[in-house]
Amino acid sequence: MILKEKGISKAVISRLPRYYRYLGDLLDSGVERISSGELSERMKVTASQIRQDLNNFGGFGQQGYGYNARVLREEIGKILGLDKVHPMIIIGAGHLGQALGNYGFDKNGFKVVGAFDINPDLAGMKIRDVSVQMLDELPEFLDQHVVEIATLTIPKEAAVEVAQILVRNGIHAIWNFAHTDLNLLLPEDVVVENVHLSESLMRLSYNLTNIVGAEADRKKKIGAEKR
Amino acid sequence: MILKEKGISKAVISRLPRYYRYLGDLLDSGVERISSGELSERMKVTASQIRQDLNNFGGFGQQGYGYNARVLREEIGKILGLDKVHPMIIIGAGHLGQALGNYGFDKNGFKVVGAFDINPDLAGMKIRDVSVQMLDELPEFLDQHVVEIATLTIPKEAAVEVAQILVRNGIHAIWNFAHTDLNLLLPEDVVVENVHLSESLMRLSYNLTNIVGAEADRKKKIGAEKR
DNA sequence: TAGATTGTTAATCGATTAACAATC
DNA sequence: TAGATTGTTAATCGATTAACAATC
Repeated sequence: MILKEKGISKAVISRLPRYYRYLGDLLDSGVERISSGELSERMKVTASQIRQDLNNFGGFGQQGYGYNARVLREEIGKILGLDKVHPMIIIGAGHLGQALGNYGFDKNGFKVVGAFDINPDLAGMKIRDVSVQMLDELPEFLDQHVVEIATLTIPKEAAVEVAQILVRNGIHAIWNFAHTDLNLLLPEDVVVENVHLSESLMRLSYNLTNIVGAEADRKKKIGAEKR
Repeated sequence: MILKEKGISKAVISRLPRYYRYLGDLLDSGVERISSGELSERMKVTASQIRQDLNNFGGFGQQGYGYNARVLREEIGKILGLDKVHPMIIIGAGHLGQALGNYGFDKNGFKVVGAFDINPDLAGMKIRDVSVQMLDELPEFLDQHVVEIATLTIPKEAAVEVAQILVRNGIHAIWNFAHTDLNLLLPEDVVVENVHLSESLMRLSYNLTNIVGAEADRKKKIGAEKR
């Protein structure tokens, strides 16, 4: 039972939220039944991959029919842990911390229950219905509240130290926006999801330079040849 | 020349920004020379992968010596297009749009030159040194300014329509934070980098549930057996 | 020169796709 | 039942790792 879902590749896991989203969109547009073939067309992936991915977790479909979108979405939700509420705190109440606090992850069960910063000017500021506390109140807060996830929106210089405080006080999941790879520094039973926005922007820049740019060069060249 | 950098896999590209970051950190700590072996230890990847990745773009190292960190960083920067300034606009001046506008991507050459929203209350609001304009001023703005990248921080309902306006007005690169896969809907010469924050959070939730949770269960069970 | 480390070819591994029997 | 579509095994493809000759 415990090992049931072991050995599932990262690639598969990272596709699950996308399936979840597409199934939600389908339900919103009134579709209750979907085959791997239809879904594959919408998502631009192979039907084979969809069936392989899902069958890592169980047979959710029915031969000759396809999948019930509502049931499948719910099952994927359970696999992802979205059937539970996950209390979350935000460390770093700057612009990005505020943005995430206001984002509306609540509907997926991620509930912001606290926010912290070292800047005294921010003390008491409201993000939705939580007020920003000073960072030195963090250990006591963690002692008195159930918190599963800590979101780190602080500069990289502070990230490692704060992460260690979090781990010492029982946090096992960190959503890290600092420019450092926290997973390499923390114990194995702490899961870290890094979101490196500047690296995302660099990938876009690469594609812009090497795909769009190259295409523009090519057209220019063809134009020159025609002259 | 144009096809020189063709056929490089996405996996390789997405590792380049991380190399770039590690090389920057190394330089900051005074390291000027690095071998693939040393770098592989720090980054927890194989030295083989580092050498393979880099050799897609050229031989930046020297046998018996390793790599000059400064030169290598600069070369990767060029590959990623970071040696150029990329004018950028932000569509959607809510919390997330403001956060991104204030983030400080400038140092990598991503310069925010405009911000737009449909909410009249936000008109004239300053994000750093640009003021928020109304969305209907967008086409004229794009006609009069050079803009390479559009950041989309708007609800998914509006994203497709706005993306089409952008493309019609000459935008070829979209950094998309809306919950929809714009790349599937736009022409092939438009590059899209999707950042789906809620999907990132779901991956964290999966790992929390299935790794940390499973580990806790295991410990509990062992404890029970001992009794 | 000897030692170190690259660049690159070859081997392995894992992920994706294809095919099809099972079955609703 | 016949048609459709899954679940699953087998084949292919691509990415990662290992090995080593080239060379600084």
